[in-house]
Amino acid sequence: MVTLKKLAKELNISISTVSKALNGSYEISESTINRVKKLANFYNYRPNKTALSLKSNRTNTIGVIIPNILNRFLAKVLYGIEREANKNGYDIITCISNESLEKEKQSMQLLVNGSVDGFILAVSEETQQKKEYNHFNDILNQGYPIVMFDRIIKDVSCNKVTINNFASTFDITKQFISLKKNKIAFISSISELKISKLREDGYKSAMTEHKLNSLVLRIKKEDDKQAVLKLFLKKNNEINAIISADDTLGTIAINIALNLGYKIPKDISVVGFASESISDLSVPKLTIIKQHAIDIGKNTVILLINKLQEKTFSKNESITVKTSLIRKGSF
Amino acid sequence: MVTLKKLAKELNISISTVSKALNGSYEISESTINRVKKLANFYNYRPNKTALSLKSNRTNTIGVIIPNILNRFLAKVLYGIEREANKNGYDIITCISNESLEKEKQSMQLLVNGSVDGFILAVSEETQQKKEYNHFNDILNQGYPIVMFDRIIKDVSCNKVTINNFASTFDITKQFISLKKNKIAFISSISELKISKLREDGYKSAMTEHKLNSLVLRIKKEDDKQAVLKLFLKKNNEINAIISADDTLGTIAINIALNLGYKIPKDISVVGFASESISDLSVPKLTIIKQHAIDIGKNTVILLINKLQEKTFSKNESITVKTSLIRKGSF
DNA sequence: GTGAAAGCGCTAACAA
DNA sequence: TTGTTAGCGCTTTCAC
Repeated sequence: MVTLKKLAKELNISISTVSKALNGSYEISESTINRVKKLANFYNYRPNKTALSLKSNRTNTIGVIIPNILNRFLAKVLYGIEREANKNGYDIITCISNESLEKEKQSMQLLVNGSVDGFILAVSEETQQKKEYNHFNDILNQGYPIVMFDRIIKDVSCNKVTINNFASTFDITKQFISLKKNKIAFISSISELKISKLREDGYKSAMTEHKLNSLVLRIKKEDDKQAVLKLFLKKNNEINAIISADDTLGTIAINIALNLGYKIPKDISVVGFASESISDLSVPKLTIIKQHAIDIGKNTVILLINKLQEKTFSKNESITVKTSLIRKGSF
Repeated sequence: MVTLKKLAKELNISISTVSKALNGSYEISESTINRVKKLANFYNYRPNKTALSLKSNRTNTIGVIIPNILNRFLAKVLYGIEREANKNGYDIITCISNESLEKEKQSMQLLVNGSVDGFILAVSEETQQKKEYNHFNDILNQGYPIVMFDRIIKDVSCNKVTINNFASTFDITKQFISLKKNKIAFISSISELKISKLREDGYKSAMTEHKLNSLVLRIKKEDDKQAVLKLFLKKNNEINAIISADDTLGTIAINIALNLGYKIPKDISVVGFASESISDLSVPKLTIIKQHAIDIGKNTVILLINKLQEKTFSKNESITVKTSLIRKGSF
């Protein structure tokens, strides 16, 4: 590794002169600057990040804790985070909590040693269930800012980025109803998550408002989604619309319904919170409630960097990124 | 942030004594060790990572370059990498090249400044196409080890982890043939990648060996996969087996075939290189060629850490992680 | 216009 | 058993 020391020695000048020259200081003569820059270029000199961090007490690195990287939405948010972070000169250290409270805690603790300047995270399922939030507050108290997205915790006071969970299902439900699609089912395989509850509430609210009965199917992780769904559709053969809270059940619902002889979307309309790439996997394609994952990621980074650059910590912001209905073929 | 200095001051002893005490040095008396550890514990002291790195010239951080985080296989490998890295006390800095040579180069250059100890990566599509490998060799020459996985480059001399691309399609093709499924099509939407070529070659080899004609469909990124596939199946209505080189086309093929009135797997058998979670999305479920992504990730980390811990750089290893056929419903 | 020196937080050789 | 000092690579103040 090429260091200032080496350059200084080779040029027979002092380290501080080299440093200043490379930073284009007005103190240094043009000719020296040129000589130094030329040699630095020749050796492909890069200032050592570690030394810079130690000196400046800033790492330009963001810790990102993702519960599950196989979830397309979360993966896409991560992509948005990475892109925006890089654009602003930040690296990201990624940890995958695998929906475990313990791993989430541990990952954060390990990074609170000068590895990162702050955190962006979606809380794990277990954390939400056990309602254990001390580690977040601890870390906030140590002066590390946190931005939560998607799966946020109301009681933790930090910046947050979410989607309009309630409103999006409320709206789509009303839309179905106005089209005389009255027998609407809400299905979810992520019902342990608050976001699923919010989506369910939006749906139920609209149903209640129209004096319609709600029909909710919550599938457990260990269950065979296809089998459960098949039984459900057979038993409730009056259903003419389905809203899926997660990114796979919509597609599965289409395929099971087709298998049972229904026409999609004529007999049953289906919409789901899913990515465009998932919507390709059925015939007809799944109409999706798009969550603008990349935007969400981008916003988390903007909020975090703002916070990092403030002298005095301002009050926390919450951003809501609105979903969009993208019509494909299933509605 | 609590530092040794602060602890030392509070205890009225020297910084080095504190340091030694915390590291349990035999030089320090039991009582001092206890006093120090107690206070450190009280303040939740953590040695500053940056300072350690500067001192030791090791970051305990791995740079990971992933071409596309939305690809489930790659995402799963990343998960495997993260888990194994953490197990060994390493962090990972993740960069997403987005299949771009420029981004790949840039990401690596930015980390070659003492940010990481080495790299794990799958090369981007553009890099493979343009055959520009200088940045890899540059970085290797600077003393940073690299482990490539999945999309490797033969001409770059570093550790590598791949699957048995050729053999896996060769085998499955022969299996089809032995079951009198002779009209086999090979379909791919990733044909710009070498791995797709290898899979295609395995298939073709088996076909040729049995004096059968190959039937290959390469779908471009910009094409509508469903439309192209539909046309293809209509035109080649003798097909009774399909091998998909990527993780979505298998599922789409099942659904298009069903839509055209075929029975799966009776009329047409389908297998694809895909994840278990994708196989759930069709009825019947997709029989997959499983790539053991997590194992692959794990192996890349093991190779890298071994290399990092060697004094003298040994010769490079190549690990092949064999695929498995996981029977679901489509074959 | 250039250089010496201190210091970021830590470890370790050496001194006491 | 404890402390002093140097040094990792860098920036920056202050002196020359």
